[in-house]
Amino acid sequence: MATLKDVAREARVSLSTASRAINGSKDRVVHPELQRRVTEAAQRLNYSPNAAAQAMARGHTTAVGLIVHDIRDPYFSSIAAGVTQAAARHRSVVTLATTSHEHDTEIRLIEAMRRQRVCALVLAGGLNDDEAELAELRTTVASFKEAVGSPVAVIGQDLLDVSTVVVDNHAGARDLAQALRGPNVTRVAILAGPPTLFTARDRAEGFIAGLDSTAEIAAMIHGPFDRDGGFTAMNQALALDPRPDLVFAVNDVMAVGALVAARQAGLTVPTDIAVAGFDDIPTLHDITPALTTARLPLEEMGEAAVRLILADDLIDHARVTINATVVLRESTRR
Amino acid sequence: MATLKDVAREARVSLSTASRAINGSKDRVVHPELQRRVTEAAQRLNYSPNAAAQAMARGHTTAVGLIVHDIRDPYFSSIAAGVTQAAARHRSVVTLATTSHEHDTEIRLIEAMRRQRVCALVLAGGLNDDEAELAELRTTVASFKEAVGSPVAVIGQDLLDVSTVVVDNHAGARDLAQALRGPNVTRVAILAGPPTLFTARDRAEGFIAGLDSTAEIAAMIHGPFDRDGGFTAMNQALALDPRPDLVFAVNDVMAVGALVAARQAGLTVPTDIAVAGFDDIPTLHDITPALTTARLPLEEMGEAAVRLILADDLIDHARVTINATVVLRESTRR
DNA sequence: CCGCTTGTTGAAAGCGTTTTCCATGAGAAT
DNA sequence: ATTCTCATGGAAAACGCTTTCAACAAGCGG
Repeated sequence: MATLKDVAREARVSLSTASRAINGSKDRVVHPELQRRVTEAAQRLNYSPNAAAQAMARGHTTAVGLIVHDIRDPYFSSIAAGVTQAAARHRSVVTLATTSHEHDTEIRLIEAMRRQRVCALVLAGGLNDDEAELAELRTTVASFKEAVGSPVAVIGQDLLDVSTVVVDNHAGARDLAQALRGPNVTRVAILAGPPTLFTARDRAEGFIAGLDSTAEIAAMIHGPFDRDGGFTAMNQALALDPRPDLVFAVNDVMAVGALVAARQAGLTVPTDIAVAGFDDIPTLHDITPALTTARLPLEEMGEAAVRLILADDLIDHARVTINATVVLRESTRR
Repeated sequence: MATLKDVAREARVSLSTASRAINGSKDRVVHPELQRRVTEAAQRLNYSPNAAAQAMARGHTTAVGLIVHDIRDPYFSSIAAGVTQAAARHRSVVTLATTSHEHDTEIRLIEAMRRQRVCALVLAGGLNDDEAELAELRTTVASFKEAVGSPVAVIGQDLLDVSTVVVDNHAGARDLAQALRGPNVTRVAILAGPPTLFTARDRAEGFIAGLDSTAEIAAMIHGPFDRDGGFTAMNQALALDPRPDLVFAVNDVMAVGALVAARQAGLTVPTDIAVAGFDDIPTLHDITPALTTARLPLEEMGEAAVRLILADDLIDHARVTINATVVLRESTRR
């Protein structure tokens, strides 16, 4: 493996000149002739700079860390796409880690990102309303920021004294509910996801806030935030008597589970019961009936997070608010 | 940011002892008392080792590189999940990059991974049957292997003189076709994806090989490998006269596009026309009608790739073959 | 023709680790 | 008591780069 020293020797210049020639140091010009000699030598030796060594010398890396719960989840993979794209534009590389929804793992991963001295860190998993968890997250993140000196961004709730892509789940769900108001929505069930997950809770509460005051909340059913969680919760909702006429699942994959449960119960959506979700996951667009939902610009959110922490004029605790837009489709059509 | 030197000073031991105490160097024991002093000092100073410095000193990093075409694609995100999990077990971190399906970008990314001196590299994108592209990929990969000395694994075709998770697309598609044989399949159209993509081609050819010899191949329609590609191609297939009675899309997302096209044409699947896909993407399980497909253990494939290149007894050009299993569902039921 | 500025190069000092190699002290063997 | 091991600690040399700083040549006005 050729080193810069080899290149310098081959080009018959000093190490310093070689370094300057290779990555065009600012406020310093190298003579075109030497420039050429170095470039050619590098080519000849198939030289490639050692990022670790550069990181050492420069005192900072070029890797941005990204922590998600589960990269298979289309919600997270879309965000990851936005993050990688934005990072690529900054000629940075992204280091990905997945928590599997475990708080302890998340803490461990932040530590790992700290070892890596990532130049920026994006926390994309939603926060839990658990004082102990939040406190631990706060100290870990603070310790990261203080020690590494790199900016951190979270996507979701503004609870952590770091830059935040604030997702206005409440308003999105409220708008969705308002758009659904009508004579056909009198009894609604909410498939509310994990009780402590802010994202889930904000959506559930927002939806309730947007409902007509005459509408009755038949049930708030908690459960896992995934497809099977939606399926199970829906079965409980369907057991209610009288049956709800509208079901709001706090995310699209749960809504899909709900759709399946309804179908298996012999019910037709939306005729017998209406279903709405949240997120507008592209992969789920072709589900039948098409899901009414609140669209979140997932990729943009990833890009926004990177913009917040790789900006030239870095702000300590910057915020960007992301709004969801209501998308009415078949699953709630009467 | 506390360095090891600070820890050593705080613990009143030498740098060497501190280093040995922190990461328990082999064939060397440090006195329990000093051990304790160092650990406590590290704790007190909130010390975290600098991965870049360790990489320098040790001569190798702990990051495995992963290159995919598009992380939003559930195919790739599942593989990524497998890779991150397996890497985590090896206490390695993964560096993710996306090509956006562009060959030049892929080359650039491999170079980037080389700069990073990743300790292993996984190429998850499928290969193209393009001599120039393949040649460039070969030299870039060879140059990577030679210069960095890290193993490389590709997931897909065994064409690159590196360890390979060989996906037996041909056999999978053939089995699928065989399972579908019957009086109802007389004219089949194949939504064949990009003409040069090996993965797509192998699946198309395998499917043809598995068909009854009396069945007629009405058309091989090429196009993009995604949902819209499937949609467009399906519209062409439906314009055929007489109309095919079975359509095979070379992957599930294309098959979903095809389903939608059929529905929009007023046709019922599978009554009017049967549709089959490939991959068995979990997120698409609840599409109606449920897709007949060939299941690929995507996550396992990612894990297998990592196992191949992070194994203790590294083999130069190891191979693991992954077989698809036929899953018959509603979309081809008569 | 001298001293200055300007433009460019090279020597060397880090950056934070690991690891080799030497030194030292304590028992064990003689 | 003397020599040998053995166990363990520390000094110092890498690792591959960037960057500061000094040096030097050339061009300039005086």
